[in-house]
Amino acid sequence: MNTRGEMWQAEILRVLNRHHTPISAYDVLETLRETHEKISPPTIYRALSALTKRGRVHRVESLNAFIACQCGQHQHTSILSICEDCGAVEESVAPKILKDLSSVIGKSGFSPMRHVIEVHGTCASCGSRKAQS
Amino acid sequence: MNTRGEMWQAEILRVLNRHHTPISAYDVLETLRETHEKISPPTIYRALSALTKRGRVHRVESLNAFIACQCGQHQHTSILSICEDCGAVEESVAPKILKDLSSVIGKSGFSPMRHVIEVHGTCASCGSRKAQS
DNA sequence: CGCGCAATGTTATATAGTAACGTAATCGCA
DNA sequence: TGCGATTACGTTACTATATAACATTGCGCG
Repeated sequence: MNTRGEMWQAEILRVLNRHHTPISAYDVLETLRETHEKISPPTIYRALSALTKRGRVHRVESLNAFIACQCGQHQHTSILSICEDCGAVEESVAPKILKDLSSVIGKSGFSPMRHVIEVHGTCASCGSRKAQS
Repeated sequence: MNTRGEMWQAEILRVLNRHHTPISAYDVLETLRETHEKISPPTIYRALSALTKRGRVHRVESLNAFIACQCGQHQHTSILSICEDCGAVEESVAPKILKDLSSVIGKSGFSPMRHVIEVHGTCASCGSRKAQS
């Protein structure tokens, strides 16, 4: 079957899992070039979009970067909290918010297909570190 | 005062207002080059970020593009509904959702500074057009 | 086998964004 | 008013992000 494609996905997922912060497609590319000299951008982007479609990876739109899905259940829409101090990203799942959101924007007849919810701010540990000083 | 900077902002806002869909910084650039040959990317980006900071323009993160704020009250966070068929963007304001969102992600101690909420889907008119066929 | 489709590789290029530095306008102040 | 300091703005060049387009490979199937 499509062993090659799946192989890239696995490799990329491994790279992403080594980080706790989102990394760019080109960071992935550079990392993989250490072991696979001839890999090129389209390969990375194809694998990343397959992973994204399968819910294993989230694309962080506001950073143009990618992060491995951290929660057990993939394939749902996650809310991403992005700490602007340390770069850490936390995922939350909140079906109720998605429902409310759909109902608000549905009033005008809009039918939602894909939600992008990203919140920038300060995470707990960076927040307390700042409060201290 | 900084008349030049403000002039660019006004010009750019005029360009954005001529469209009902988000346009990229480089589209703005091309348009302005028709009348100002020597304008260059940093000028556009500086003006766009000033406009964004002032709430006159929204950056659509998931499209890497910009759109003029359509609602009377600027300076609040808007929910953007993006039609993938016609490209139209509709703004909604829903303080309650923002509050719920903050409370969900605040549970872990995260303190939000900036919200990005973008919903891709199909707008009312494109939806009915499709249902018809 | 060998045709045809779908996945992958490869090259090149398009699109988006910013660093760095020079210059000009502006402000504070003697 | 003159002048140094500061900030805004212009300009060049570059870096980063993403995809189009075509070549090649491998695989299913008559």
